[in-house]
Amino acid sequence: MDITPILEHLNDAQRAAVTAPPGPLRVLAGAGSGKTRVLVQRIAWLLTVEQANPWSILAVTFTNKAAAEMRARIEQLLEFRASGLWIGTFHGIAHRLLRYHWREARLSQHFQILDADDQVRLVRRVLRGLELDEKTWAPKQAVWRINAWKDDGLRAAHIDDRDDPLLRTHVRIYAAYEAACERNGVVDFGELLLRTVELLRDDATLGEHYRARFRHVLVDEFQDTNQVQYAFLKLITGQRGDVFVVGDDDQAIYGWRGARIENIQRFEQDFPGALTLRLEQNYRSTAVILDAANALIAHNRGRLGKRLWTDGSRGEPIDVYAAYNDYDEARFVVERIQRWVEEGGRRAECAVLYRSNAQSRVFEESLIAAALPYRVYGGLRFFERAEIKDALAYLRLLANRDDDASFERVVNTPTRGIGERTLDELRGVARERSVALWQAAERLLAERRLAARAANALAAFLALVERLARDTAERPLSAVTAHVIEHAGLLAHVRKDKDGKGEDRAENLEELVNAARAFETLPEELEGMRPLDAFLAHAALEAGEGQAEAWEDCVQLMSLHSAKGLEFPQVFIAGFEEDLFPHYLSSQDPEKLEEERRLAYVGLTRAQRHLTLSFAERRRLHGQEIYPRPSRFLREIPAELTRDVRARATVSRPLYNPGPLVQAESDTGLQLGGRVRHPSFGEGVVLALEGAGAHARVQVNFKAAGAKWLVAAYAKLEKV
DNA sequence: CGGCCTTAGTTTTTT
DNA sequence: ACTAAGGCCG
Repeated sequence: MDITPILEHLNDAQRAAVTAPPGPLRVLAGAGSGKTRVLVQRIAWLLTVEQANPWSILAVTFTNKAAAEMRARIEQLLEFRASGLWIGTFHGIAHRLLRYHWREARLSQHFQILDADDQVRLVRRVLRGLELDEKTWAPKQAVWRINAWKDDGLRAAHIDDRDDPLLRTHVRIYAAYEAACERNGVVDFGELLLRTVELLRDDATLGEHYRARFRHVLVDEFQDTNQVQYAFLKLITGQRGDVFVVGDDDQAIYGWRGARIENIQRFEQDFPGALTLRLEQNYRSTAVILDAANALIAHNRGRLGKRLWTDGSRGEPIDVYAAYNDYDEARFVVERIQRWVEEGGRRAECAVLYRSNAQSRVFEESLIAAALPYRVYGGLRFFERAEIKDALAYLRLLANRDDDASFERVVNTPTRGIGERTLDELRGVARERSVALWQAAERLLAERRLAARAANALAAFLALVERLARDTAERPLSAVTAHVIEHAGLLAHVRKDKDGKGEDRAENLEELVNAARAFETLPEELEGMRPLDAFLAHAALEAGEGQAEAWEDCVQLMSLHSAKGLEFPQVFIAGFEEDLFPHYLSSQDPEKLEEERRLAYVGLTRAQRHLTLSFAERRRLHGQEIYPRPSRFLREIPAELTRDVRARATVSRPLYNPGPLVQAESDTGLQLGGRVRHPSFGEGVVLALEGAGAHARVQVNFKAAGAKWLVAAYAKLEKV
């Protein structure tokens, strides 16, 4: 057999990983070191050389995108459909197992998945049920806690709350919430994982079955695994299994959501005989950028250790721009992007990265003013839109009348005269008799305990749902969806919405019908499920793209977190200021500070060719003018790798980097503050210098004409 | 029931 | 400063 394609284009370290003998292996893959290639070729190696059965391979990622990419690349490499292989996200795989084994997992057959938004709503209901004040017991806080416990594999019953009243209440909320989920036949994201772990741990037969089956387990982004995910991996591999984990401790940026960097750090202790390989050759960035990233991350302690290198070019220095304020910062970045585009670059090759999403606004304004199309990542996803969630809630009620979250969502959407009073009544009855809202409604109506108006409205709603169910039985999913949207009155409801978004919303609803069509024939891994259940699970597990028009050539705006895994020729990282980056909520705790530094490391290593960092000397924050200090991270980048760019001569604050200022690298022969003469504008003073070579620009304050930006090469300035 | 006003919070995000 | 969400009133 010809195995050349599998070993082609691999460096020594990559080849060692791909061809390693079965057994626990940890691959420390630096940014841009070809980790996806290694994962893909490893799978190909297992399938061909090791003659592994596709059936025996399980590859786990964190995002749907990563899973899809891996599958596509395997199919491309091996030229066949990668069927039989299990490739998916932790949640997708857990979901699949729970659908197969819903009985053993003690779930209802048509259990539904709660997304983050549904979860908060449900917790809010639970709080009311416990008669806890929402002011004191913020639902979001409680959700945060519950999720953190689930991430750690803890049930309410496991938590020791002896001496802490606050904790005790949260545990009570957790227990009540667990019960509510149970009654409603819903599971949240954390539950998918926790339930699966319990299933594999407590059901010896099933555990043994899957351990025997998945002889080869591969994990991407291993540094981001939380405790439950780690427990899942241990359960599925056993002690001596073939586990191939790829990750980078220096890119662990999700500690705040339960990820345990220790998982990658102590891999060798948990999997005896484990080997470690390092991928340190980088194929993405210039040497300057890598040197900067290496120097920065060297300030962290307890690293597994790794040093990126390249045999590519050294590259240009990193520009550091000290902006006068946040608007000036945006102006500068946008001008640079414009110049890049004028020189033939694509807008989509430019990324503006920031620590917090609020920073995007100023950039958006500047980009609009400059008529540059852009795309902001991380907005509302398709399946998270209110009108879509309303439609899905109807569908969920069709699938499962006990789904209280959905019931509450649409019982009065569109408004049909069912108010808070009626609902309170319903909730009370549901609680007393431990039944779902749907049954509570039926009983209240049967017992005639409601005022006539409310009773009519409620009866109309129940009848509507029953009618929808009857009229759509046996029809294809897209027809069901279209029917529900139309006859529940959602389309009309959305159209009369007056903020001008009505038509957009109607279009989204139509798009939902198209999305449903894709589930009329189920992919093999979902075989046996009802199309409706599969569609609803998909909506929860894969919320869709944030923002449309991915294909248009536009400037990319995103948080540093969302930039992980991506690369761009031109990267701008804005807001290198103390309290913003590192964020003030993280700068006190050394562990959190290190995570911030890793975030900076992730940011720097996104850049392929050119990197520009900026900070503002003033910034508007929460309506207040603040005077931030440059970020400590700037000081951790060796000065010889950077080049200060200053737009103004009036910078008054101390430099971020002590020592001699490398003045705005200029081959124009001009000096800040120097006097010059222009053929038509006359005499003036140099205010600013920017860029170099053919693109060097200079700002001059002319006595007569005022301040002007000139391209040095054309301006014919002479020194006075 | 819906519109308006007050009030509180304001890091990062996937599933 | 801005926004989102809850409370209150018509």
